[in-house]
Amino acid sequence: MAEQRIRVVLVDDHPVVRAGVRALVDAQDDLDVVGEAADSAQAVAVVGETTPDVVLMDLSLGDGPGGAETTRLVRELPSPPQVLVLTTYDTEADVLEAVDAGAAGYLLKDAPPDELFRAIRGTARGETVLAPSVATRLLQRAASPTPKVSPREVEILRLLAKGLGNKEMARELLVSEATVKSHLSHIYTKLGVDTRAGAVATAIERRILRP
Amino acid sequence: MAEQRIRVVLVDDHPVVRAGVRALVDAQDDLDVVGEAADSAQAVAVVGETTPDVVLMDLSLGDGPGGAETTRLVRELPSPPQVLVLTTYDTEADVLEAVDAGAAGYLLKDAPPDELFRAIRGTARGETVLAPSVATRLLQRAASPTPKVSPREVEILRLLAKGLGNKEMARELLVSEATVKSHLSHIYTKLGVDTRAGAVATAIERRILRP
DNA sequence: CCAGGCATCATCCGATCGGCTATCCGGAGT
DNA sequence: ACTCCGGATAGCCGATCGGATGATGCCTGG
Repeated sequence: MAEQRIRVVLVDDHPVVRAGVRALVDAQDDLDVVGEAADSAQAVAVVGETTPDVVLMDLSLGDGPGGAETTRLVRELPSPPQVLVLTTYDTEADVLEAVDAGAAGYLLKDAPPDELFRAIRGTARGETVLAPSVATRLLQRAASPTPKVSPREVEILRLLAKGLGNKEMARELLVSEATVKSHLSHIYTKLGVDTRAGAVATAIERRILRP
Repeated sequence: MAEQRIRVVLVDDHPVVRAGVRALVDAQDDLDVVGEAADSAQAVAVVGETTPDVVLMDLSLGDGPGGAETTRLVRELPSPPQVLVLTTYDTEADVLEAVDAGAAGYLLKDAPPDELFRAIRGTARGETVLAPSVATRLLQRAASPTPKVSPREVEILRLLAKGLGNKEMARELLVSEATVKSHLSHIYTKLGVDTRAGAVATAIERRILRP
């Protein structure tokens, strides 16, 4: 049958991973790897030239714009491809950011090849494909919405990570110590922790703070 | 020429990565992938059967024993292979642990294929091969008086990041609270901080802890 | 053989933290 | 108009932390 082959572009900064996905995907009759990119700029260029059906997108692209931002960029091109995120992590922030950026699917790199193929085909058909672990996580979050941390609270977290005490933060932010304590309490509640150390760790994990 | 081909076994829990490395390595005249393993047990079995020259070892193998422990195991086999660690991270603790376990080299997965091939050949010849970034990091540590954090102290840091109190850590680690405090004091000194929050932030920044 | 790092434990004490309860103000949304 | 929320402030109190000091046993490397 003269079915149209599904045209795929790979975006990943790891040559090894690109080679792996290419080897696996190209071995499928109905799938074609028509381009590769190692960073955001290359990705936009290659997608623009090849107008693929599906882009396999890694989220961590080394320096420069990450996979989420790149997803946004390629989705803004004329006749945009579906984007299937294929990455190592399933940090909630990552997933949400990617989906928000217009990703149609989210797979983890430890997925068996079969699952990858099915995901590509599904994504090409416009379906939304989520890895089981990711789906589970998302449902959890949907049930209990992640409270957003206010700008002021982020300030506090920054100083917290520098190891400042309440008194010092108060001086730094030109407010009273009571205010700092108040903010901290709110932070604890929002992040689901009850110590400064836990808050810092969670904030970094949630990408509220940059390591 | 009838040079002996270098026989390679891959150990990685990601099918995609195995496929990638296999595709790249098998395309080289002098390199042969003679086996793959997805976890520690498989690795030991496959290495025992195939007696390869070089094992490419991922450090994170999902559940069960990690790459470092697995390295130790395969190095204890009769006529042990050289082990070349090929992983995503370059946490100092990981590097040291792997080297201590008998690894002959340490490469990052974002290395270009050429570098990978050179590393495999070098390792097979018994050379020690370190990725530039890893080598740099090691030298930095060697030059600057970065006190190394002991394994036990890393344990403490891990629990610290989870927001545990001294009492809870003590219970968790089956030691007295006094011991925990002692470790903490040492950690503070080594990391140049004086609070738990600062310790966590610095530990993550220094890649002693993974976010 | 001995220094030195690691891991363990103990006490003391002042400083700090975290929870609780309340109040006040101003802007955004209903 | 009224409510909700972020931000700021206050006081109280018990629990915890961090620093200082000192000691023991083990192992490793010079």
